[in-house]
Amino acid sequence: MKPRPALRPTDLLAIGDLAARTGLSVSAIRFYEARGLVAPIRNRSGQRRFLRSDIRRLSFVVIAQQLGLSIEEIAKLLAGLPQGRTPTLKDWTALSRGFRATLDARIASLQRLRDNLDGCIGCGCLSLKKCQLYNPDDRARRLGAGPRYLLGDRPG
Amino acid sequence: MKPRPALRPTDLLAIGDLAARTGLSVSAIRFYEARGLVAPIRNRSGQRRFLRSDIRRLSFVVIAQQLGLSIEEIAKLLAGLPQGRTPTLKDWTALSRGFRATLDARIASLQRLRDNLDGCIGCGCLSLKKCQLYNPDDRARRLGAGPRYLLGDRPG
DNA sequence: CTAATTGCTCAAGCTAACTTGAGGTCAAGC
DNA sequence: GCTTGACCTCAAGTTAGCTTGAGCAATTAG
Repeated sequence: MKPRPALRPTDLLAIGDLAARTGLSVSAIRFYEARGLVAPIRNRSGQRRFLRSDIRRLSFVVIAQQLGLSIEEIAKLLAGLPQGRTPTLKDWTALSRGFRATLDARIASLQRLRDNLDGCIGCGCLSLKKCQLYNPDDRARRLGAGPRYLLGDRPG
Repeated sequence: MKPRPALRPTDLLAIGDLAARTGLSVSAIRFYEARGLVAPIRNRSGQRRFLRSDIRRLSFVVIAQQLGLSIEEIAKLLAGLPQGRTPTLKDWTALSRGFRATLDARIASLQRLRDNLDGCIGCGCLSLKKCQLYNPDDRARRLGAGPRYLLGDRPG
């Protein structure tokens, strides 16, 4: 990677700067903007300018995605942060509290799965419907992947 | 759901029976066959006939998917089971041992994330690259979702 | 000042994991 | 023995999440 030139004089970042800082691609950032995850301002010639705090915002996006949250879900979480101004520590802490609940639920769900796995795999239950692992309350899954009908997304 | 007629005389299941037992759609099962997750035999008129043990096989597929494994990854896991004959308890237990390792890793990763979240969200690290949460060793994510480049899937 | 970067928009392409539809065969119940 | 529902194949469509490419404007390094 060739080093980026020194930052622009202002406190604002060009999209390439933000990409370099987050490791995301420029196109991914533009895509995230279209989905409402970031809302850069434009300079007079139309180029995007991001707040430094958007670095953290996008980092959060990446982490939440690894957890299996969809972009839409992440957008809802991020809606708890202020638009336009740099979020305070307090803002982020509030966000992370809700996020932590999601995390806790997911961890608990996986532990339940682990603890039941041997029994279930080896047990006599021939049907998912009787199985303890059926229809787990872990709903953090991404829509569009996996057998949707089974997972409660029945068509109209 | 209208009740299915009594099972065919043999011990084999028609695709609709299997769908009813697993909650999967018929098309999903056909799709899984195409990807090598099940290998039904055909009767003389070309219809698929499944072993009863395929119910369990597909249940495993569903559970593994919720964990974030891709179909290809699941296929590799299932390759540990015998083809054609009904897997024994021993076969399944061996499979579940490997699977359990995946589970344990994933749980540990999430716990790490949870334990670092407050600190990280509120901390002064402005770059993912310095962040403890950057590039976690949790690679169970589905390819195709999320910023691929960031996650180590750089193009040729 | 000029060439190389970087940026912009918009449309199209791509992968995973399925679903839907067309067009046709089979088989199970009355 | 006929009709109705279950199957079959194959092609095309769908959603999420990006990437790629074309065509053009604005910066910036030298």
